[in-house]
Amino acid sequence: MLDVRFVRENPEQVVKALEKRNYDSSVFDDFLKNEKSRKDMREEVDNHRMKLNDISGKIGMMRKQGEDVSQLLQGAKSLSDTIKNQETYLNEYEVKVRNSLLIIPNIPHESVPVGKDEKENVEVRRWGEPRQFDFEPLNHWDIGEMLEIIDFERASKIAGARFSLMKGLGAKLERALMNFMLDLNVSKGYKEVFPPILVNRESMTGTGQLPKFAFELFIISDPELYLIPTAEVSVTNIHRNEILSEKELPIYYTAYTPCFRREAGSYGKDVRGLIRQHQFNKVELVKFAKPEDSYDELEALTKDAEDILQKLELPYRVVALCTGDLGFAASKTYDLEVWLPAQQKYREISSCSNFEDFQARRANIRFKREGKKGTEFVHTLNGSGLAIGRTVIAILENYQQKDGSVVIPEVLRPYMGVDIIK
RNA sequence: GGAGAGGUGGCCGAGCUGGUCGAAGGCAGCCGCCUGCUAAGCGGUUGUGGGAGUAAAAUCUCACCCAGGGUUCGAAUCCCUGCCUCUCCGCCA
Repeated sequence: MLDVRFVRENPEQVVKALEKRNYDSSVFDDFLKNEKSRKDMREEVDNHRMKLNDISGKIGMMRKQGEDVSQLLQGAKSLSDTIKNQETYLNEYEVKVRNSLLIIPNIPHESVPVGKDEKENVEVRRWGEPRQFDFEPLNHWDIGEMLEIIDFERASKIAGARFSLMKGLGAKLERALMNFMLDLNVSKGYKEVFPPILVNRESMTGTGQLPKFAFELFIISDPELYLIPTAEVSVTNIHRNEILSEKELPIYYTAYTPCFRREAGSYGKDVRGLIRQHQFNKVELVKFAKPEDSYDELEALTKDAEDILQKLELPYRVVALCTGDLGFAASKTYDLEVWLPAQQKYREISSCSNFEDFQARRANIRFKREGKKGTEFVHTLNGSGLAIGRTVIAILENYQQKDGSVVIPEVLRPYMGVDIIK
């Protein structure tokens, strides 16, 4: 959420940002109109309130001295009615203003490349050389089925399309990756947490999934709860409605959680294999930082995610998302894309973003500077470190052998207990 | 699921037969005094958000005693709803 005052005072900047994101700026016109009404009405109500408080005080004093108050009472009554009446309008304006504010996206950072869609994302760097195969590399789903470590058919019997059943060493690989990543992240100073997977509406609003992206969520209606699409939601909301002290910042968390996504609007996309599932595992990195540090923290967080790929010896590249591809809440995002030999493509395996104070304002996460009055919003960041399912894909495809077996990356062997799946 | 108790400022804790309560008192914190150090002691001070105001302050003002409604001229105090916490019983991984 943007700062009301900022939006009110810098409308042209906001419009410009919306245009860069290919957003329709009509929401914005409504906002300005309602915000003006809201502000005027607020002032009027406040003034009337002051008068009423004054009269009420007098009534109290006079009563105590046994004086007649019927005259004052009459005036107070009508003033009170006026206020009540105005407050219903004020309420409407406030709701409208908040509602339009909640669906206005974040303003991209000045360093974000301007572009229309993902085609105009900018490659920042590459790591590792794609392996040269002396045979035709197979898709991960073929490898998985041949090795009997992934069973798509039974998964669809149990739950439906876009689910998977991991078996034997496949299941163990999933678990090994979670443990490996968590251990590595913890060794870098991230605090491990294991949060709720079902969250309430306030949490979903806090990180920006609601109200705009309800169609992407699995929703439970009684009681009203939402399955998280990413641990970002649970973990960022740990500090919702809190005032942190300056000295406890920055805060680093890492969490493993399952994630749930409707994948509405992605019909026909990546229907085969593990790429796009309704349920998948992910290890997440989340940071709370002071505003002046947040972009350094973004670079560091991205490096931490990259380090996982490097230790697994998987070739990847880093891409800076352009304004047209940038997520709703993000100010800046780097995607990590891992090389998939069967597709001959780099595919997203991690997304690292700085949200600046966009989420913090929605979720009301503030901090207090030492010796200073008042509070400021923190900056929130997060990134996958990493998506487990997609890491499984990358390992199966990049480490496959001619005989159909898959070699286990060095760093995972202590977690797997074997060095090859065959 | 059944029966009770409760949610007040950084913490503890009064107030809850409606008015002078943003809220006693204590602790903690900050500033100053005093004491050759420390402790004790003394005086002062300390929340959040919005608006007006200022070069910036000062200052003025509205709101906030879990949340949302209601009664009333006026609510931390009365009524309703929701959420959460605790105790007992039942049930359960």
